[in-house]
Amino acid sequence: MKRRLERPDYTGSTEGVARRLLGCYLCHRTAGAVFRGRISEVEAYTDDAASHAAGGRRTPRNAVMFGPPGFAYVYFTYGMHHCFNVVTETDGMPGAVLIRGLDQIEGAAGPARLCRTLKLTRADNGRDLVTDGDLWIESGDTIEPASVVTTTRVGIRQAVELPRRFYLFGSSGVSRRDRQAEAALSRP
DNA sequence: CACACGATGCGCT
DNA sequence: GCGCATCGTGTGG
Repeated sequence: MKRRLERPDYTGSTEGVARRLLGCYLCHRTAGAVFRGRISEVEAYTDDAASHAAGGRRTPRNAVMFGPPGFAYVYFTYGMHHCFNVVTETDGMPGAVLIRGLDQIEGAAGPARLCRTLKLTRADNGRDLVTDGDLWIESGDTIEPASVVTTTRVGIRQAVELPRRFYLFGSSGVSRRDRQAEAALSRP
């Protein structure tokens, strides 16, 4: 049965939280409707070279990444796109999971398309997913570890080799498949 | 204060 | 596969 994710669900290892979020449901109530999609693709960012918090550098934009876990980190990029993240780790330690795709809802494959479909903008930055009345995540389907594809992150120039992207094999809510990583699923 | 560029998506080749 | 839209943000002067 479904339950709303609580603070402990977001606390600790960013990679662990990223994997845990697969199969959960991202929910946003806005304009009188509730948009709900199953999380199917995620990426983990801590203080590695590709992260907005690279080197532990704190700026006005990335500040929420350094705050307590369970908060939304939404940023604007390329002059037109929004990306939605969930803050992880513990207060004072930077970490976030970029939600890159949802299935069981149309038009939510890819982080910017996801935000457009769910009407998430920078106005949602810093909202508490644990207590907010309109933005939250629910536990969802049990995901078999064998159906999770582990591969590299998309669209970055630094730390490109780190395996910190995870997605559900066969899901329609995946922005970019990695055939090689998928092949590795069947020959571990 | 100037400027280079991005955790992207889309349309065209 | 490639170029581009379009502007907030970070860095350096």
